[in-house]
Amino acid sequence: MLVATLSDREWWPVPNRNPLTRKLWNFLPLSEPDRTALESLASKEECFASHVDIVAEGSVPRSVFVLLEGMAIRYRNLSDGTRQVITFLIPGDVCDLHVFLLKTMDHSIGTLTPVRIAPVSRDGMMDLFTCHPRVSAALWWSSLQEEAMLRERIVALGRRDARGRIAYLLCELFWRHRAVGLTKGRSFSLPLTQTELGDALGLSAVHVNRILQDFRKHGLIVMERRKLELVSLPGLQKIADFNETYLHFGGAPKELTDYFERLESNR
Amino acid sequence: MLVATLSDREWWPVPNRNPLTRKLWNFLPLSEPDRTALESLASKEECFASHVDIVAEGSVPRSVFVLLEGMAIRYRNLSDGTRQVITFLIPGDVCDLHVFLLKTMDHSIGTLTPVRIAPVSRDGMMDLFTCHPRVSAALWWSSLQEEAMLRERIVALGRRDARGRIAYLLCELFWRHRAVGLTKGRSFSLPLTQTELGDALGLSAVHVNRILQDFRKHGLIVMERRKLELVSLPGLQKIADFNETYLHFGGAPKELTDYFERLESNR
DNA sequence: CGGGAGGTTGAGCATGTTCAAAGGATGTGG
DNA sequence: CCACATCCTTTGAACATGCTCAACCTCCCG
Repeated sequence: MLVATLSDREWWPVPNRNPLTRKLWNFLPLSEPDRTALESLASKEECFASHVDIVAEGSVPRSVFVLLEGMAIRYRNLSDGTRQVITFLIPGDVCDLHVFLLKTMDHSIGTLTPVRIAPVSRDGMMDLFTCHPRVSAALWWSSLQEEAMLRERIVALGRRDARGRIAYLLCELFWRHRAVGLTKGRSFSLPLTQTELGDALGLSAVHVNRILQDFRKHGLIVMERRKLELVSLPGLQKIADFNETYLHFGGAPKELTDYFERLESNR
Repeated sequence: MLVATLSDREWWPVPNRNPLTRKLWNFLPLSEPDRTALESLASKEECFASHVDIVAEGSVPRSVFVLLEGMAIRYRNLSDGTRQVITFLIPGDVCDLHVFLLKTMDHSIGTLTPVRIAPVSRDGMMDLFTCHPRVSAALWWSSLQEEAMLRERIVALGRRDARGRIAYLLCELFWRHRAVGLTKGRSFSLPLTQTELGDALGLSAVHVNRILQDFRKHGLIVMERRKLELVSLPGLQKIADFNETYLHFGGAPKELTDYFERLESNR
């Protein structure tokens, strides 16, 4: 079934300019004005070097931003010197949609590679919410997806063994990259060290290493030069007891698309 | 410092009728009309027995609801027969604020005790969002808090040992109960079995048992008849490396309260 | 080339699991 | 009001998964 999905239906012909547009399209098709509005958010750009904090724990939340290129993490440092990676951020991810409601950040956001982001002003955001209901629905969907990913991580950490955790994470990252058009066949760029994987999964780097070796030996994956190929996605998904439902790529419920169509024909 | 907080400042004199009002008040004081509007949501009520599903994984999301009384969990069943408890729901918790954007539930919600909920119609929700900006801000805050709790659980599962995890969970539950006025001194009602604690923390019931015994032996907690007393909150917080910042009980940022005051004086 | 970060290896060890059985508590029906 | 069933807690002992530590290797990149 999965293999069929991958080969049968080629990806929608959405231009690749903006990964956020690409991602939201998975949920809801956007009109031309919607798309223009969304993409004009990314008019300004900022760059960060590799392994640098974009947002620091304890700081006052800054503006919303969209990750355009590169990879980043949300993480927490613990008092014993270890750290926990909470989330991986990939292109198209929106950070902290409504974070102006909070006084301080309870975690940091740091880069893993050089990163390009588009800061979004609060006014820009407000405009989107008031004038572009499809876009705002899609943005809320995206934040629900993020929350679902947090829940899934909890399940992985609580109930899966080391092999299951690693397999799960590789699958999730694959599907997410695919959703923004950043996969080529079964491969995508994954610039993570084994330590970083371990920090995300509650495993030691040594153990991550051994299990990745095992996956390679069994022909499940190929990793070279920061590229990952999932030779057998079904195999990995089986190891992880992975079910991509939680990513909610199935599109918007009919109710909602109907609603928007009525809304738009009434204009 | 913590002890001081607990003893110095007695809790706001908010009537206890509705735990949701109580909780939101921690973030933002509400006007009388705001409060009335919020509490009129709970006009209808539904009851559920103990150990019953309110919402099942795979089902179509039903309406939003507020938990009024009792305790429930979000959880996932895995294919190997185990389950992971993702979140504990206590009175005042709002379920699935914007879940109408999704096609299917990716987890279940089940009761741990008999439970009373107030289903909220979508119109009721919409009314709140359009006519009561303070309430909607507070509801969004509450959903941010939930997300922060998910992140904290990830940190606990990824980086804390069994003692740390259990201590962390007890502290979190204490603070949350306190925020809705359901603590008495250092005690609150906690109708959880050790198996349920284990399912939330990725530990076996046996091990949970041994650690709870250890906590009791060291005079950190007293548990009897489903009541938990945190004899030494500081002690537990130290074991867990717990910092309640992530619960964001500090109130709304000044920017926001200013904004609302301007808004309201302009009327 | 040389330095440094990341990857690989082995061996001993620790934390927490599993399994099985027994001891309370609670609640229900006779 | 007792007897019984059930669920929860407690205990012990063997076991397993994954950690730590320390050393070595390899590939980049300057």
